[in-house]
Amino acid sequence: MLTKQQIRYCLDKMGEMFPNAHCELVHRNPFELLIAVVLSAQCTDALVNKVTKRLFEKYKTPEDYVAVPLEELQQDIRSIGLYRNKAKNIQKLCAMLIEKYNGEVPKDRDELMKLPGVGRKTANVVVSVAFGIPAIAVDTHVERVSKRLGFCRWSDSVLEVEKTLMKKIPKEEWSITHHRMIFFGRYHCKAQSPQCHVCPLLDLCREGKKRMRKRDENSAGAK
DNA sequence: AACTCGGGGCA
DNA sequence: TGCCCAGAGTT
Repeated sequence: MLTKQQIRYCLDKMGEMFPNAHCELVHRNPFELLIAVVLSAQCTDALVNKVTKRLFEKYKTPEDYVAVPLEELQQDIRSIGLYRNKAKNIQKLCAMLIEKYNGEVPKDRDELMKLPGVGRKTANVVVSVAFGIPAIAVDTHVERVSKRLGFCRWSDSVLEVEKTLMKKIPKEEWSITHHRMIFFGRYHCKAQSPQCHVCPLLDLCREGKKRMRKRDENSAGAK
């Protein structure tokens, strides 16, 4: 496991690599963000943005989503994977917002997680991006990068990864941190092809050094 | 902890 | 055409 100082160094480097790291989902208010993040599960942000661009012209409020037949909403988001379930969840979610939350998006993470289709990752993104509440949303990028670099243990569950990161990173940096780590994971420390050979963090990265050793052995064996 | 739910993008 | 993308809910 890396020390707090080493982790800080890593995060600073990620900030230099991705100075414009931010939430890529299109949204103009907390409600639109919530819808966009629910849609983004198991799906790329680019694809979600394509759909929400049209979607948000047609649907402005929770009432708008429950006013149409389920089949119509499903058709409107059809180009997204898992669209049948997501459409159902969104209608149920909107009904709950109207009934229990006065049509507003709750600012509390645990309240958000009671909504269908909203898990811990989604709830953390919403509170941090929409309401500026410090939170670290652990998606597959954050988890993979944390484990490779040694921010946490390999055996940590998603929840344990989040707890460990919160312990090791100053609270006021949680939100920017998860955006940096997501960009770093998506564009550099990729799942199948991490760019270890040009990585400024290689010296600190146990997994990266292991991979580079393996690569050297393979190229030597090939000769 | 393992499984299921999927269409879009790319090679 | 087949692989990669990337969470929530259930058992």
